[in-house]
Amino acid sequence: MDSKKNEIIEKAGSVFMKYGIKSVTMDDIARELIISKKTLYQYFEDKNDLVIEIIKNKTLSDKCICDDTSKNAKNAIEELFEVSKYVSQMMSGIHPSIFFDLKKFHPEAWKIIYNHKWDFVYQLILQNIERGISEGLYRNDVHKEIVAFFYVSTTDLIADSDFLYKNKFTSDEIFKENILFHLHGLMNEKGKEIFNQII
Amino acid sequence: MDSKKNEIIEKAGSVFMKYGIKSVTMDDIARELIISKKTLYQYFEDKNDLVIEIIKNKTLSDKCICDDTSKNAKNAIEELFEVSKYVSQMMSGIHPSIFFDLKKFHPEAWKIIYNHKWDFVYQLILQNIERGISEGLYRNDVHKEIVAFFYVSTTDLIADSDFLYKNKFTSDEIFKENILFHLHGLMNEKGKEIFNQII
DNA sequence: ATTTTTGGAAACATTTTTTGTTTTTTTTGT
DNA sequence: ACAAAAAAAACAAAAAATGTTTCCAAAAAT
Repeated sequence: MDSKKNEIIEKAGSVFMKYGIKSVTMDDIARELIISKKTLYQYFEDKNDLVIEIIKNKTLSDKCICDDTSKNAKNAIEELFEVSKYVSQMMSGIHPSIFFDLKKFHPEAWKIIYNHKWDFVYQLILQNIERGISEGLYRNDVHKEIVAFFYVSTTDLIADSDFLYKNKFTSDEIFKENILFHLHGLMNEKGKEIFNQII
Repeated sequence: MDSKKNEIIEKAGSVFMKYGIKSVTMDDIARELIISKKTLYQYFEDKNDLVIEIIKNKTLSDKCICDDTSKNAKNAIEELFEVSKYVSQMMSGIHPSIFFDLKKFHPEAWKIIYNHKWDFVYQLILQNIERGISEGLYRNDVHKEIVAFFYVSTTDLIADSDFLYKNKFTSDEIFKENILFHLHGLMNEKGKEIFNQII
């Protein structure tokens, strides 16, 4: 891909994440990137196209990071812990208004995120559970599809919950607790010993 | 003030803070509050009026909390520490897109915040410095106007800085460091001893 | 040095979205 | 049963943004 186009995708992504997708106009993007709107439209058909490209770029990047993290993990626990840490940190940095705007004004881009979660992340958790059971670190009576469903669903709940706005916790703290809770639900005794060496 | 009106102000404020001021329409507000738009317009002239009332309510509430905090503080250091803790926590919870939207679409409400900072908060810091000097806890060669200016300015910088988006710190962490830095810039030796008893 | 091409800035016409208002329907209170 | 109030739906107007075109300046090519 054209490196100029890629630079626009990265930078525009940052501006949208910071100030909101609906609120930030193509005029604002051009101004922030110090290019003219005409130049911007040479690379992207319209605003929706730009937003979709940004989301595609982001989900692809997430996949790569998660794949690397999985490969480098010594066992299922470390894999789940490190992947979850990455996902949590990333989600903590995304304000709920971003998802609100995507859903309302860019349904196609929203669909990409939705599919990313239910295809990629869900599968990743499923495979992690299989790995954990075969490594003898997870309880072998775990119903893996339900747990994977629970994992993906609670990530959404936390990101959009009013709980944050009514209490003094940061989303970071809540995500952290969620990781711990989830891991403790999966591990057997042997797994817990391994886990205590990681922390 | 009418308690129904106040309830709308509180709840609408929460919705705007969560999903963005520009993005959230009056239709959305009515839906979230489970009232009709017609009812909403019985209490507020227009969207701008609602936004202004929300901001007024918020800055007034901030004033009360800061006043209480100041009154209850045993000395200037505790006062500044507790007020700063409150301000930091509050600012950490506000996404930059909120300020972006206020500035762009509701300049009158933006002005209220701006004045709140440069009238109320600035004066509060000035008075705290005077208090600290007269209590013998701050260095008495502090140039109080410049320090107060610096305090108010860095709060803005942190809230809007790209630094957050490029690094792993949370705004919470950065605000915390800022409080410590600021206090250490003000205190004399006696003050530092008092401070170490608070932490 | 001159000409051509490219990109920026500004202006513009069109589209989209939201606003604020009005009408219709439903619910509530007496 | 009737009147009043609130909700839901429809509506006209306004505002904002989009995407396109024009004009101009700067950069590149000759």
